[in-house]
Amino acid sequence: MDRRQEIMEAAAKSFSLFGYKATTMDQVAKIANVGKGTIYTFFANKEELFNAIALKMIVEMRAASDAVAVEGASFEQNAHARLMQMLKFRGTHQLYAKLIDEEKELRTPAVIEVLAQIESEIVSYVKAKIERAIAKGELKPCDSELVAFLLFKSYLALVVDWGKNHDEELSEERILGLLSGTIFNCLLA
Amino acid sequence: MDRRQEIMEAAAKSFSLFGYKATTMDQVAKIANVGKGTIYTFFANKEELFNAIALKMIVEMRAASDAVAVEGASFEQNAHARLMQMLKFRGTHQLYAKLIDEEKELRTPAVIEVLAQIESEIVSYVKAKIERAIAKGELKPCDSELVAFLLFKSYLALVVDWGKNHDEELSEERILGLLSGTIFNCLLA
DNA sequence: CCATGACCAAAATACAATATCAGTCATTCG
DNA sequence: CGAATGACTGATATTGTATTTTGGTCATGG
Repeated sequence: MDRRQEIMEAAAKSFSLFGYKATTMDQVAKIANVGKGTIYTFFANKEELFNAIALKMIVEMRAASDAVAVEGASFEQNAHARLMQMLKFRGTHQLYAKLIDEEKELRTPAVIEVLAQIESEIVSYVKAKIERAIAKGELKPCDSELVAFLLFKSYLALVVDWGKNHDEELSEERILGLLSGTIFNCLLA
Repeated sequence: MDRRQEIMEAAAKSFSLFGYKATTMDQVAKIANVGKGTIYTFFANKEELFNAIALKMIVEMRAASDAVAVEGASFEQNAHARLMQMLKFRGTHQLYAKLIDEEKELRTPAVIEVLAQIESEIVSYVKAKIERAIAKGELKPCDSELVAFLLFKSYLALVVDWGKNHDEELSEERILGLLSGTIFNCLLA
């Protein structure tokens, strides 16, 4: 059986359960049923193994995002569905949730880096979607990088930050209602 | 001379220079030229002294914000000028900058609390301005709390967060250009 | 020839001794 | 007499050190 695959799965399991800092290479080796040295024939070090896992998660997120997009639906509908889906990963996906926790509690540099990477990935993903919509004539030309950034940060604030200072989280309808009436509306061609 | 005033000034100076955690009550007493016990006749404890200082800073921020608002100018112009002004405080105002640093580095609970309080103050300030503009018929009715929150978070993201992942900060014109074309535009009556 | 786990230096942790600090209160001073 | 004071105290933080853990290597054996 594919040793590289086994190691990846073992690492993903351990990172999800204990976080980056608290999983040891010995532990990964044990779970994967390989000698520790074997890991280093596939991954240069712990951080590269971690990056490989993170990359796999990004691919999963993109797939989950694609799964909620509807061919032919408006930019607004799809962008909303996609961003909500990706933001839901924060609470849903065990590894993602664990990493967010570790970033807050331990400040592990490798974790901070990976999470920043994921966010930047999302923004450039949104940016690509905006550019496609502009090309199609659905949206009017704009600074796509900046708009993607603003859109992502807005969703992040509404979905994540709002709950920190208010007792009840914002409903998806209320979020869509607000952004539909403000940002989305103004982007239309 | 007013002992309470002297203590406040001494504390403000020390908090600005060394942060909350690193300033001792002995130090404040020394700077204020009073015995340590005297501080406790005016303030119940270190945290209440800190809160008093924070309150003073909020008043200062409000004044600075009012100073850049122009009577008779549009909501967009004044809201932009006010929010930019308040956000500039983060780098400008010695105490504010120190506290932001301390929140990031030390995670001091009292500091986290105060900074959250300040942000919530700004949001409710913006909210009041929105409601006034609606009453005047300049803006169309909307969920003022939510819009104020979104507006503040958008500015925060553009002014503060953008710089973290990109080499050059966003110019004020670019920020205004983006938000004028999106959020502000859609709020108009 | 590749997988392995004993091995190593470096980093983290645990712990104890020491120092610092917020807050009190008996005393002092005006 | 009442407000100001600073020595005092228990709790918390810091420092220094002994011990353990861990990422990464490499000589060995299957």
